[in-house]
Amino acid sequence: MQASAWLPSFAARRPETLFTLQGTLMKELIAQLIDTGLKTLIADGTLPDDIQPNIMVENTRDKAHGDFASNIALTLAKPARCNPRELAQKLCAALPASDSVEKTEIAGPGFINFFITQASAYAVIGQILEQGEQFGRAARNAGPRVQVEFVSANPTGPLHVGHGRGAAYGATVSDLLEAAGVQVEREYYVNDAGRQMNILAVSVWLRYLELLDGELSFPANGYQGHYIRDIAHDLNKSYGDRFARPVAELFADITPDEPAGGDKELHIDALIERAQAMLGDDYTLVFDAGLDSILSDIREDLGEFGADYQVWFSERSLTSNGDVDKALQSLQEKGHLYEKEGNLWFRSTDFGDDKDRVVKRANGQTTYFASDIAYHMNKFERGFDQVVNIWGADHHGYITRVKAAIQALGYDPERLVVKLVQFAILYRGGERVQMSTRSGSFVTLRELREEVGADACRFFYVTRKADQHMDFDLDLAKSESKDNPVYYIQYAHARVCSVLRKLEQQGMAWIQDAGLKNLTRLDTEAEKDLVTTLSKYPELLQNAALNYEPHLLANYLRDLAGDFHTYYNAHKMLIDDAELRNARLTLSVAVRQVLANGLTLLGVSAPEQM
RNA sequence: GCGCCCGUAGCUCAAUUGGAUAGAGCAACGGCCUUCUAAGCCGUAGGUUGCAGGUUCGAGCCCUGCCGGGCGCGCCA
Repeated sequence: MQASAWLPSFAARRPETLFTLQGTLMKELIAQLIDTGLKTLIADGTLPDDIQPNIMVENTRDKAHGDFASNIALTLAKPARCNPRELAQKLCAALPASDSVEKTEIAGPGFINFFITQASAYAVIGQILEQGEQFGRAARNAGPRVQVEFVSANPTGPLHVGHGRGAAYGATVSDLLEAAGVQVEREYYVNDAGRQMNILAVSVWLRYLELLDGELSFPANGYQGHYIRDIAHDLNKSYGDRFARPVAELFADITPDEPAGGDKELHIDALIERAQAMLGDDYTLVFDAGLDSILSDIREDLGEFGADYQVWFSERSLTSNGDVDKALQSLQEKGHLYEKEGNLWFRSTDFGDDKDRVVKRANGQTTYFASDIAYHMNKFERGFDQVVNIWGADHHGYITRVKAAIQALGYDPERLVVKLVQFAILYRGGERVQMSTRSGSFVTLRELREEVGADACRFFYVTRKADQHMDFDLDLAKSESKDNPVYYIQYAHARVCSVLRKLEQQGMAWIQDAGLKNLTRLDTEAEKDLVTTLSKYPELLQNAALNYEPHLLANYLRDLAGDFHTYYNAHKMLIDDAELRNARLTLSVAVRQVLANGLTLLGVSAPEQM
C-alpha cells in the first residue's frame, strides 16, 4: 500500500516504543496473565517451547464479548497442533487468578473474552477526578521532538476556507501529539520569495499609483482583492508620495496584457522588471509593505483560530544565510547533481522519482525545489526526530521528490511524514458555495469563523479523516440543535454544570469521597456503558495522536456525549438517597472532565451554560 | 498515458489498523415534556462494503485485474 509507505516512522512502530501508554494497564495485566498461562502450557508440553507468541489484547466491540479479548489461541493453534477452541480451553485453565478478572469465556472460533470486575473497571473514575486536566495525557517532555509544519500559504492574500482545514487539522494534530508526550514545534513556512510575491508587490504599487494619479490599466494577472487597495492606502499614509512615478513611463513599451490580445504572464513579468528598475531600492519597501501587512493578517487570523506557532520560517532566509548553496553543494559532493544544457539537475530518479529535477537554471537562479531541499535539510539539522508536513492534497506530486532529496542528503526519508489534507466543499442551503481564487470570489477563513463561530469551524474541519473529501454544511454548523455535533457535545458538558448548580440551589452538596466510596451503587447498564467509554479515552488519545487522526477524538466525544444524554434521561441525579446521589454526580463530573479535556484538545470551548 | 487518494445504509461519515452479528448521525416512520435544560431521550426500518478473483483460522481493511470519481504529472510558485 503506497499510502502507508509515507506514513511510517512512529505511526508504524508499536506505540510502546515511543510513548508511555496510559489507561491500558488492564490490557497489560491481561497480557501478563496470558503470558504466564502460555508458559505453563509450554512446561506441560501442550505447546512446543519454540513458539513466538504475539500476545494481542483488544477492546471488544460488543459488550456481550466482555471487556477485552485475545486471539492468542487462534494464532497458536497451528504450532500447538490442536484446534483453537481446545487450546483456548487449556489456556483459560492455566491462567493465574486475578482480582481484576471476573471471568473468562471462550467464544466464536477461539477468542478468549475477559470480563473484568466492576471495582476494577470503576477505578477509572477516581483516576479521572484525581488527574483532572491531565487525565489521558502522557508525561511531559518524555517523548521525541517532532516538528509540525502546516498551512504555509503564500502570503499573497488572506487565508481562505481551504487553508482553514489545514489549520484546524495541523493545530489539532500538534496538540494531540503534545498530549501523547511529544515535544512539538509548530512552524509556518513563509514563501516570501519568488514570482508570486513580486506580483503582489507590483499589484500594491499599481493600486498606490492609482490612489495618487487615478485609474490605470490594472494587469489581469495582478491580485484583484480589495485588501491590495488597503495596503496601498497604508503605504500612502506611511510614506506619502515617496513611491510616485510617472505612470506613462511605467507602461511604456510593455508587452500587452491579455485583454489587449497579449500574454498576461509576459505582461506582468515585464511590469515587475520595470517596477524594480523605476523604484530602485524603494522596491523592497513596497514589497515588504505588502508582505508584512498580509503576513500579520494571517498571523492574527490563525491566532484567533487557535493555531499558535512557535516558528515563522522565512524562505528568503534560506538564500541569504547560504542554506540553499549548502544543500546543493552537499548534493554535488555526494554525486547527485549533474549539468545538462546549462541547467543543474538533481538525479532524483535514483530515489524513485519519475524524472530528474532542475535545481538551478542556466541563468543562475535556483528553483523553488532547491529552496525546498534546503528547507528540509535545515529542518533535520535542527535535530527533530520527526518532521511532519501537512500539505493540501494538490501537492501530493512533491512528496516523492522531497523524500528523494532527503535521502540523497543522507537522512532517513521515513523521518518525514507528509499528511495530505483534502479540500472542503462548503454548502449553504443545500447548495454548493462556488469559489474561485482567480475571480477573488473565495470565502475567507475569517468570514467562515464569523459566520459559524470558531468552535464549530474547528470541530467540523477535523470531524472527517484528513485524506477524505468533506462537505462542510454551513447551516448545520450554525444550528443550535442536537443535529449539530458541536452543540450536542457542549450541551452534555453544560448539563453536568447545570445539575451541580441545581444541586446547590436545592441546598445540597456533592461530596466526591462519598461518591467514590459508593460507586458500586452504579449498577445500571447506562452507568456501566458510560464507565467503559470513559476508560477508553487515554488509549483513544494515543491512537488519534500516533495516527494523526483527530477525527477519532471528535467521534469519541460525540459517543461519550450520547452515552451521557442517555444516562441523564434515564436516571435522575438529584435524589434523596445521598449515597446514590453522590455516586451519580461523581460519575457525571468525571464525564464532564473528559468532555472538557477532549474539547480543549480540539480547540473547542467547553461552556458551563448554554 | 503514468502516479497518488477515494468508493461502506437514500445523504454525511465511522469501523480500535486483519477479528466475532459492518456502526453512528441526518432524512423516513412510531413513541416520550407536571421531571436535574425536549438544545434531550426511546423504538422501527434501512447493506452482496463499486465488480471479479486471490492470500488465511478470519478480509470493508492486505495482493491482482477491471469499473467509477477526484487530484497531480513545469526550469511555475
